[in-house]
Amino acid sequence: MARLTTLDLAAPAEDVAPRLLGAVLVVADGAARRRVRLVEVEAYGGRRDPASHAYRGPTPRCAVMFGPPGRLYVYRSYGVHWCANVVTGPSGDASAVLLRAGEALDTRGRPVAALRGPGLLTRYLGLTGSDSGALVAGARARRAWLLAPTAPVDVAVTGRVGLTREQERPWRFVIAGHRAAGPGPRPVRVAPA
DNA sequence: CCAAAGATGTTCT
DNA sequence: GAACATCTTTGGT
Repeated sequence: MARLTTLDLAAPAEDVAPRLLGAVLVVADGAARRRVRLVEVEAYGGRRDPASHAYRGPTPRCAVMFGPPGRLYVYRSYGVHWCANVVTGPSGDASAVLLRAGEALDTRGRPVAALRGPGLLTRYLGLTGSDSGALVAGARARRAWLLAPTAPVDVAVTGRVGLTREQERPWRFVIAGHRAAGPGPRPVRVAPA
């Protein structure tokens, strides 16, 4: 399996996020592999972003966001669900991209199920808080790998979901024709393939 | 179809 | 004590 990616994860989250659409996240599940093609993501701007967990500085939960890019940040949402991010930007920037929805892929890369919402997506991949900090890019990735998109996709943008602050910031990115369940305006197409 | 309620870890006030 | 980057179940229209 290819373990390299052409994605530049050291760029700001709002630049990385649309480039993650169509990327495939692979997670080892024993001898098997879980594969999800990302169809909806959201950017969080760390210290620059009042809606980010990292806005007020590092805590035990979000400390991994302040490290180098290319690692997972997995947190517990509403005490119930796990939600996964990919850390982006240079060390100390604490920006990250939340994985909101995807398509489960079979071993031949064909879509077999829609994974709507960050909690369901993360649960399908089997990721929990113990995976927070795991590398997903580069030769040292061990359990999870992020594979760059193999084809251009149609990207749409809206405000983010479930926030009480900065909801209007247009940092939610969706492959045209897809979206997670839940509230929010319809995406507006911004970039043809 | 849509709205409301409930579960409950981490962080903040 | 309250808010929160969520989802499921239940009950209404």
